[in-house]
Amino acid sequence: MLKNSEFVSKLRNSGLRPTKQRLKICEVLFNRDKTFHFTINDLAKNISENFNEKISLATIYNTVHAFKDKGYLKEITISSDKSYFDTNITKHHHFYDEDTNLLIDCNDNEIGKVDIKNNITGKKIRSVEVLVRVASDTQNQN
Amino acid sequence: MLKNSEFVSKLRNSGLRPTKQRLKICEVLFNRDKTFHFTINDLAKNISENFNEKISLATIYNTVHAFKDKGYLKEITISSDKSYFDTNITKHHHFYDEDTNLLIDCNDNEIGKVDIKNNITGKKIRSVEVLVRVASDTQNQN
DNA sequence: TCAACAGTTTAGAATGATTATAATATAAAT
DNA sequence: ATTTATATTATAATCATTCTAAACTGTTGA
Repeated sequence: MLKNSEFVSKLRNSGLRPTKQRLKICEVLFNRDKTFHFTINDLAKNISENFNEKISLATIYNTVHAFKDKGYLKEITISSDKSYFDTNITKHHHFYDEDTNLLIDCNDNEIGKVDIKNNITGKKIRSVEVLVRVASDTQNQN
Repeated sequence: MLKNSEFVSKLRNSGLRPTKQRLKICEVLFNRDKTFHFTINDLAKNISENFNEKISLATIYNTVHAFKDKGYLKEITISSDKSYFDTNITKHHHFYDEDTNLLIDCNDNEIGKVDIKNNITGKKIRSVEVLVRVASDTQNQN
């Protein structure tokens, strides 16, 4: 659990002014014990339901993108119409439960290191992401 | 290289009528030596530039989705605004070159088998996909 | 062969998520 | 305090995708 003043310096250190709205969003996103996976829509709903003050949707978009650009959030794209953000910015992989539409973080107990034997010549690896889609046995495979 | 009559039976076998438009799209997608990675936009452009007859954009969307549902295409989502389709429907992974926006298929020489040690209880694994993002050394990491 | 039907295509309208705009408000610097 | 740069906001604009409903086509079987 982080304090408000810690968010203020976090924002200042990355050249973002600590506005009321950004601090509120920090609180919602980062004042948690566990990682948080959310869509823009989830976040907007969370804020409007749990707080009196409303934050404009444009600001929510701007802030989430600013946080992503500053490296405070990772984006995980499941399909063309489902994009999640993740407060866990360490290197890790995901399970995606197609029954519940929930993302689940993996750690090294679950997925071993990916063995990349040959990279493209002259290129540097920026990221390696594994997505394991799961569903209950009864559902149709596609 | 497949023949027109082979596309006709392919379509019939999966309950799709072999219409002029679908056969044209088959020809563009599957009459190739190498796998083809494309966006809907790429495909529409390809058809309008290389053929006299034009196919409505709605038909292109419908057909690509029908082919995907029937298992003739795989969809690979790179980010919320970039979705590719792949004519290679075998299990395989991808490099994504951020400089050129090009997808490159991997085979077992490039990425070893992903070691999944523990799956979610009661769930079945539907797919395992690795995406390796690469870029030239000089570019900013994000 | 040809009618009848179900499935398909089409142009254009509708949708919905995201981004742009430009006026107002706020934070920081002087 | 005043100024300046930045941020927020409501609303409009954009753009990819999907929907609609009318016209068209492939298939079936009499």
